[in-house]
Amino acid sequence: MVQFVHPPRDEITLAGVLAALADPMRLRIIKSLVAKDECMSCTEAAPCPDMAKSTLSNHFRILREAGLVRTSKQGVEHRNVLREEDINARFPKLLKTILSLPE
Amino acid sequence: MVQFVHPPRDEITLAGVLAALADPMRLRIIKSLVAKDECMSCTEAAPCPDMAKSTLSNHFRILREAGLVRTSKQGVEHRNVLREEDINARFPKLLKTILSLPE
DNA sequence: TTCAATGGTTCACTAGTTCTGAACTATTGA
DNA sequence: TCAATAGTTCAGAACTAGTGAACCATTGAA
Repeated sequence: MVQFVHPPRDEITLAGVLAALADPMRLRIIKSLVAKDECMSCTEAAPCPDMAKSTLSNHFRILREAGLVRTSKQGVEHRNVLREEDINARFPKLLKTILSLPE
Repeated sequence: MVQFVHPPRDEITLAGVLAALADPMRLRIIKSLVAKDECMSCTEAAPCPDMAKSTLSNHFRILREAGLVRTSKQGVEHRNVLREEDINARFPKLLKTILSLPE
């Protein structure tokens, strides 16, 4: 049984968040989550269909460990949700600002 | 003779800027430049005194290539200045937001 | 004009990270 | 029970970061 690692709010670091968002693919994943405004499975939020599963899984692990995403198991899928409140509490305006910018 | 590479404003990427700022040492360098509000030599802006010269040089190269810093030669020193206008034009509010946050 | 000091860069090495296919686990439906 | 689906883990190849050593350019002094 897989156990997911999610840092508590006060252990989310700016460096971790910026590094996680510094990858165009991961930024697109986050944008998908924001646009949908609800849980998405990993494949559903995948930035491009031809990405290797292991790569996608790795990106989600990085997003999880940075504190950007919370993953929970639901049946055969893993449901991912943006930790918007935590990020906003810890780093006000950061997410909104970055998501509003051109790439 | 060393020639510095500086991307033009419209080639500065969000991913590059975020990756450059995702390193705590580089973020501290940028904060030094903002606080001083003028040119600084590399050693002057060094985040900690015991950092290897080559490491420091490498950090400045990354900041330069990301478009965050402009370096020019002045005598024996290299003078570094934050490309605040370029960054603000390309990514409004990003710099201000990130610099206002706790690390 | 030579020599040493200063301020950085470049090179080569090591250590760590990322991407990927292959093998695996867990759940579901037939 | 078996196959399909959704992800994870592992291992190897390719890439990136940190560092000491060697180097280059400028300056100031003898």
